[in-house]
Amino acid sequence: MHNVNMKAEQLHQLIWMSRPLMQAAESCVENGLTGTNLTVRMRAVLEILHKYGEQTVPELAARLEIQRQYVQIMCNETLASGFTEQRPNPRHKRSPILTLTNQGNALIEDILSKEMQIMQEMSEDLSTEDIATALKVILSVVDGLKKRTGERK
Amino acid sequence: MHNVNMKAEQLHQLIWMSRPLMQAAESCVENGLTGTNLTVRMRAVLEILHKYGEQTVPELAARLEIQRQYVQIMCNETLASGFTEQRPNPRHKRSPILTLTNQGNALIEDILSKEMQIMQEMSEDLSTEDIATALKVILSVVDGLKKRTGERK
DNA sequence: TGATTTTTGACATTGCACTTGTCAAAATGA
DNA sequence: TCATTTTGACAAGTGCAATGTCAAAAATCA
Repeated sequence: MHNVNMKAEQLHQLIWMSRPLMQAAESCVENGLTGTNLTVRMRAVLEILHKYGEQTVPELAARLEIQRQYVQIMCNETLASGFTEQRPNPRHKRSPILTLTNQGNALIEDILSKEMQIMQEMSEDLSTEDIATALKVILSVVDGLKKRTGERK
Repeated sequence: MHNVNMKAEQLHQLIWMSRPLMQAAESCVENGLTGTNLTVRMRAVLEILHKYGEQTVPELAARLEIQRQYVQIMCNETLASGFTEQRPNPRHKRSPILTLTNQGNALIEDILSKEMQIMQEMSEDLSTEDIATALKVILSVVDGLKKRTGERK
């Protein structure tokens, strides 16, 4: 019984660390972006294009899980800055495929490699197993929370 | 080398789960608030008062790590709804001490106990050690990220 | 085929969670 | 005592979105 409460307490604490974690992560990313002409939201577009390859705005929106109207704005910014360009979409005339320019590709690779370096530094203090465990727990919690939202009153 | 990259990759993935985690947590809390006259931000005030006891607005702001001007608004809402009340502050005439009313106390205890029940349910799938490990990793990562922000270019 | 429905980019409006700035009264510290 | 700080109140601004609407184009279906 006491054990159960301990677990619940720790889980509660863990969950509410998500905000500080997110803020710290975004600050750190933002920090790494100074000097480039990128914003955090533009970086997100480049990251997805780099990871999953060229795609349309609606595809990006689905992956980012935010409204396509807003993703459109983010993408237009990357277009205006020359980090991405449009390619005609054989499957849809009104929805061009967004692709990284050489400049955009070089930039996002540079940024990601610097970020990865920070990840490596931080992971030195932690064991492979602990990181894997933490990731597993978080995925489980996100899943559990989502399942429990909108069902009970 | 490959192992190092694995760790960094997983850490990266873990860090970027913080946003979905936070959103899921807030949705879940919001969900548990339907029917009460509380909003998520009002709940935050009651939670702090319940956990740390009566205190002034600036103290609350420091604990929540958000600007006092905004915390003032949140607190005024809890006052207007009768969940908190002001007590004269012997140490400062202009800054009354905010304290839970009986109604506010009963409400926040009810909410917190329901939330804890969800925590317990979710923790059933996870071992005590795994939860402790996850918490440790997250705290370490937040710490590491904060240290690494604002230093390197 | 033709008609209906869906997708898409563009644009406008709105909401939310804050931050920032300012003021005056009150409190604090030298 | 006088300069500085704290505080509540108020005003304005910011960034990240959601929401709504439109028209063109595309996809679906009868």
